[in-house]
Amino acid sequence: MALVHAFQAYFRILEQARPLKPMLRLTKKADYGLMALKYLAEQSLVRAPAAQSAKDIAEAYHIPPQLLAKILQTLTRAGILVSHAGANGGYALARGASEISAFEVIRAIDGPLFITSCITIHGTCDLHGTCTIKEPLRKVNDSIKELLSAITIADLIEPGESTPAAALAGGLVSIAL
Amino acid sequence: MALVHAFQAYFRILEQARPLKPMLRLTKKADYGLMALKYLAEQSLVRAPAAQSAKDIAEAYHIPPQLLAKILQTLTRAGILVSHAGANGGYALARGASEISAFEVIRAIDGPLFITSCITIHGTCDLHGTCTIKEPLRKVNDSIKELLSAITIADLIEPGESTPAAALAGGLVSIAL
DNA sequence: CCCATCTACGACCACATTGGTCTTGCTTCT
DNA sequence: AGAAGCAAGACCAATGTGGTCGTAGATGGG
Repeated sequence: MALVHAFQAYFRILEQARPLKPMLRLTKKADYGLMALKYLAEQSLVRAPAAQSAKDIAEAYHIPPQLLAKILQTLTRAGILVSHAGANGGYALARGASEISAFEVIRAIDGPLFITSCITIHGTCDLHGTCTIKEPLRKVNDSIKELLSAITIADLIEPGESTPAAALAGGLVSIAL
Repeated sequence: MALVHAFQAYFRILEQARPLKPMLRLTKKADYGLMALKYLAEQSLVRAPAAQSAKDIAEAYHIPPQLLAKILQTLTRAGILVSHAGANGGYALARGASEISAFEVIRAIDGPLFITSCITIHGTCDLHGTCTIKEPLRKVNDSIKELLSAITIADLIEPGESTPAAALAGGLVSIAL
């Protein structure tokens, strides 16, 4: 037991030493958002779909309540959640958990998905038109998009540790390079 | 048709108003690195594989020479390039263009690839162990990794605009969710 | 043998984004 | 009426990114 703590401390030091440069990572906000949605999906299964307050969800995961509140507001604006103000108010999924894709959520929170700074909304390149790699990377971009679109909130809820049926149900996603 | 233009104009306004928040994007440095590698690969086809100086490459693409220099140094340290100091020196690919994957390059420049802040080097979650979505996202992470690993510098060199054979040669990459 | 050229490396800086807090106001249930 | 809860905006510290500068060391040519 003491050993476990020693290791954890060690890792914490490691992480502080090298703050873990983040390549291709999605923001913590998106993480929080996905976690909250998963929580809401789970809750709606157990009891009657009563709205959950931002504070409750925040406490369940030990994330800053005010921050989560803002995230949930964003998701509400995006039509992914429905909110209800007042006492006993809170948030609930606007649709079924299997109707909400991870891509939708991430896009709502973090903005449009572009793997390279080369690709903008209208597909032009800001590098004086001299960028030559945008076409290949665009394909990667689309593939990742497809990948994330295929995952729903329902897929996040998995009974065991070793992700079983739900994953296979989605089957294989073939992606053309 | 007029409608199309109206939409495009609308999007342009949107983009200026919101400077295009970058979700899941790789850094400009990685972009530059890939471009430089592509350039080197092309040059080694045309003439004898003479080394190209950082300045030459930088000029070809209008990117800051000093910045590119540092990127190329990084790639050299990673064993992707070989350098030769002195007059007529420069950089050359350490291996064949088809032996260098985009993943390798990006990883060398931007650091380890983790889609979520949940997943760290040692696979633990920094969210007090309360994070429940890391397992599903880990799969997405691996898929993207696989995707990028399947693309080589050689694939970036494509004759026409409409990416042809090389892409198909790679075939379809099947990714299990 | 010396100089121009080129890599190597670290310090430094401006700027944008991220994560997070605070305040204020509005809605709704009891 | 008042507490519980959402909505929204201003604000702030920390960090990462893109980029510059200066210096030191290697190397080939005249």
